[in-house]
Amino acid sequence: MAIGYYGIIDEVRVVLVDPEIENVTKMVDLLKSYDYEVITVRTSSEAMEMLSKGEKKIDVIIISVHSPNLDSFKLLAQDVTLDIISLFVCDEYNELLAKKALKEGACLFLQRPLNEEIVKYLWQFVLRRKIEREKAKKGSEDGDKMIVNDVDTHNMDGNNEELSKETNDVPNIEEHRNNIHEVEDNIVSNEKYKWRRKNNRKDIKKDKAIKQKDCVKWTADLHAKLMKSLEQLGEGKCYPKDIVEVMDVPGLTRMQVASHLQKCRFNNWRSPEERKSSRRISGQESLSESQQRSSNTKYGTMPHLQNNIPNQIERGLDFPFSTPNTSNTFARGESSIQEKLYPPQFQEIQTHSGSTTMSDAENVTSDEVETINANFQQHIAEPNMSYPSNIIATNKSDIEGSDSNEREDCDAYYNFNHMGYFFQNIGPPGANLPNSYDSEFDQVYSDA
DNA sequence: AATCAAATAT
DNA sequence: AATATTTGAT
Repeated sequence: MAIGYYGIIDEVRVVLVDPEIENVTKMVDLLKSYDYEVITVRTSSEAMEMLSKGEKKIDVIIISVHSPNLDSFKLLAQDVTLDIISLFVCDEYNELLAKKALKEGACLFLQRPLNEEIVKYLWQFVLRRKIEREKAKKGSEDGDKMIVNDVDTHNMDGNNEELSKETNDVPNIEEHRNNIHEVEDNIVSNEKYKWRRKNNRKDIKKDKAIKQKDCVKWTADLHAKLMKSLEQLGEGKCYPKDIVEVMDVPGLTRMQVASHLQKCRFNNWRSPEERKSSRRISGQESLSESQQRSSNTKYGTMPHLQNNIPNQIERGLDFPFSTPNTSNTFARGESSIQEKLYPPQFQEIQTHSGSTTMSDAENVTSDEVETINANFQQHIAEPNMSYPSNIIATNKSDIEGSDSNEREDCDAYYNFNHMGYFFQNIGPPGANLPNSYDSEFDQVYSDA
């Protein structure tokens, strides 16, 4: 068509969400005639799935539903999070619905059939947003505070903001969005940017288009959610892909989860809170060392052994999986890998000087001990209780009445007695739950 | 072909 | 230091 957008901005990617094939064909033709890149999906959930993979940079989403349902709005929320321009297209015009859509971040609520002019000039939304971002970026460059209020702030989450004041955990969604803005800024500044990461890594460096992709801030909260998901998935099935699904955090990608998981597995993650008390920990070479030690990669599911593990754990040194020929079964991976198995949780068992802060001690009543034991997972998910290790240690010390300095043996006993089930299926790294209560176990094993 | 986990880069 | 990206498996 005569008036496309080429030459004005680079490639505009449009996702069309529409279950009705006729509409889709028409729309695709129309969009393509104006040089948009079009991706079609049938449902909102499909779209969401695609978005969470985050593999493609999407500029616009046209949510074309016949009667907007919950999913459409869920998708909209995700779009907002990812800062994607969203259009609602509906068979009938409903003012209330329109209002709701706009309130939740849609750019337009339109009625079918779609006015061609809108399609024709759709790119202007994209450009406009880019310009705004650029402005915002300039504004925030001198202040190190990083001003967030660029672009249209669709305030879909007033709740979150309130929440963030209570707990000092910044809602991850917000965080995520901010970062995305930054990223987009970078992209904007290089219009010629092309998605060619596969071709040449150096090119990307030169391009400086994507210096840093959206950076998820792993708050204690988000981490807790991860841990919860892990439990939900079960010991054997903790693969990033599934985790992402279960967590259902808009915008969170598999890669990000994997990356975080990696950190957790090697017990190298500290929550922001914990980080603040930046205590030095002596034996920190362990990351590289443990990684070397475990250079034989094995994936696979956990053995589904439920008995007799706690005993071994209690010993703390002999790992259950080092015993061959149990009835261990692996959903993935060979069966001959027993010798190669290694225990991620325990790789990090280098001697640490106990660095766990016991600051939350007073918050936990001994009544809660049972609750925690009975329902550990819930407590993990509890924002205020992001440190199960602390909690448990605390309770134990309540019970034992021991001083916090010389309690390591007892702690070990206590912890494993009550949480042994958590470890009963220790197996290959891929499937293991990361150790969420790291420091405590460091303590536990420190005398080994 | 997908996606894991290690290794490396930012 | 924390997270993302790349690389090399499976």
